[in-house]
Amino acid sequence: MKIDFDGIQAFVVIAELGGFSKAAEHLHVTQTALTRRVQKLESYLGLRLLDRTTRYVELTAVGREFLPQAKAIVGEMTLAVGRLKDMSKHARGSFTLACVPTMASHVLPAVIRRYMQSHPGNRVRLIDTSAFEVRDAVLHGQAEIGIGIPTERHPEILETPLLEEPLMFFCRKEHPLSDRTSVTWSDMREAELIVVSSMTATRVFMDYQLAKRGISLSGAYEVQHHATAISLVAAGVGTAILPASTLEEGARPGVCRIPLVSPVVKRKITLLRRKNSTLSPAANAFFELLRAHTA
Amino acid sequence: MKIDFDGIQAFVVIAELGGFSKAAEHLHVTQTALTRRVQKLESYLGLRLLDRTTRYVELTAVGREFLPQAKAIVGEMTLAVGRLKDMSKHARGSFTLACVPTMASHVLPAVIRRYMQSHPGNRVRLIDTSAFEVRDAVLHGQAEIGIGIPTERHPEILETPLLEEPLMFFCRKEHPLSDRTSVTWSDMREAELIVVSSMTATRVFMDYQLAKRGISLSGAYEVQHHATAISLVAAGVGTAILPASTLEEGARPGVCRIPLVSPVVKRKITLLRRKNSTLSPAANAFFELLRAHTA
DNA sequence: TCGTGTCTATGCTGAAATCGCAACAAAAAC
DNA sequence: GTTTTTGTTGCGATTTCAGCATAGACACGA
Repeated sequence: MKIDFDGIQAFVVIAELGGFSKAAEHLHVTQTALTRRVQKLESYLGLRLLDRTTRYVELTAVGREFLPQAKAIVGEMTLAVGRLKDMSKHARGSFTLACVPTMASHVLPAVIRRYMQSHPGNRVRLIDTSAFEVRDAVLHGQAEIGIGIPTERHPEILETPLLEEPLMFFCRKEHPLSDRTSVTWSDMREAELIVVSSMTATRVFMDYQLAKRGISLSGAYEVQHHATAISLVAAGVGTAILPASTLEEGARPGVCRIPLVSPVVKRKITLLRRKNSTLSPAANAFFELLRAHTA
Repeated sequence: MKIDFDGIQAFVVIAELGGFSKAAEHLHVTQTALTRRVQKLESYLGLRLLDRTTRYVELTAVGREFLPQAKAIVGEMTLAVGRLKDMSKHARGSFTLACVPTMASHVLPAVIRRYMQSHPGNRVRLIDTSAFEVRDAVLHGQAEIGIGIPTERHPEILETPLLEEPLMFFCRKEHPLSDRTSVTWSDMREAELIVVSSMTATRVFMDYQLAKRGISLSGAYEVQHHATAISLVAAGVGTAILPASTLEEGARPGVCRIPLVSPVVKRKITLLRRKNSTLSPAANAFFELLRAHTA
């Protein structure tokens, strides 16, 4: 009942090269082996595929009919298996990475650039979305790796700390606090904050610190993305508390980035993957690169 | 270097049924065997295809990518091999038969009808052409079986006698010879013969007998097919010498069929096939039926 | 006509793959 | 905590497979 792939492969190569001996050489086995394989296949099928004398090897009518199919199947199979071996040997292939937007524009570009140099041809599908959805994407297998922040524990998720970055205060240089070398959470009472969606982890951190000090939000602006918040700050609409990596110092003229202390709140960036799941070689290579880059 | 079809098949079935045990039952092996097959395949490829705990079996990213290809290949293979086994077990399949026109309209229809009853679904491709081309078609593999007449010996052709039939004289009932119970070759001197192409074997027989008696052809009509000759006879254009089976007695009102004697010349019908070539089961079944029918 | 070279087939032997049983281990369900 | 379910492993037995040496068939050239 088992299907004899070797036999069929032998049949194909013999038919194409027109002889057992030539085919044997091509397959790196002895001619004896091929004779046996074909005999076994034919006796299993109950019909002859090759009419052979010592002089000629020739397809039977059935063999002629079967050859194209056999050739196609053997070809596809060889190709598919070859691709898999290639994936394993050279970490070739594509994978999907889910990532929070700040990281996607901060450290990730450099890592991806290095990855593309060391693994040319590999494609990275990038899902940049909120920390919660990063976690879901990893959990449901849409992404092999996630870069996000620590969330609710889940038994299926494995977290590896990547790096930490402090929340900082952003304002225009005309702002009263702009000349300080550091500001405190209590200073925020006066700050006209532009806040990001409560779906983001940054907001959760911020709300906790503000609430502890009895500060309620006076700002009317709530935006989805950190980048939008920065633009509003630059436009003079207000100020914002955002992760340090949102904007490099001096990247935008007129906007100041000031350390936020008492306490210094750090946002932890972690690398997520499913527990008990094996990464594809391509993803694994990226995983290692990322850890090396941030270590 | 050898491709492990069993392993891939195991992978596919496990992935589809979602478990080793279920797959084992489906494949009629123990679950142990499947564990081993998958382990072997994975170690050969150098990557994991299935993440498995005792509770869940789940595809890895690579496995998810490979599954559709694997499924397609295994499916095609199973189907193709199944067809071959079916061909061998039930003599199913199609084949090509080359046949001279007279036989194609004489005995063949009955045989084909019986063949279609005993082997429903099988298709017969029929090449009806001259005896020489029948021989060529068999020789070059365009047809597996040929029905024709003995021709020049060829070491690659195997001939089996099928039946013999006498040449007869055909004329309209107004013809002077029409009331005879038999006519001789010498009578042909007066006969205004319509002849068939010198490419046909009938013509060769006829020419030989006529030449022996110093009779030269007076007829102006030379046609390609026996059926045309008969039509011309029916139309009163002339008479003809043709194989008996060209027209059953009384099949056409107004046309008489008279035995041609001194001597009675018989056309031998033989069954042709290539020596050292194996017939497909479908062709072989037809071959046997034909022999039984004419024995 | 008789070698002679070139093929495929076969007898035999040893090695390797494969399988199944039974025991084991891990994880969920009760 | 115990039971059930399910994949893994150790081990022995069987089957399969490859390779060597050689036989046998056929074509070609002398």
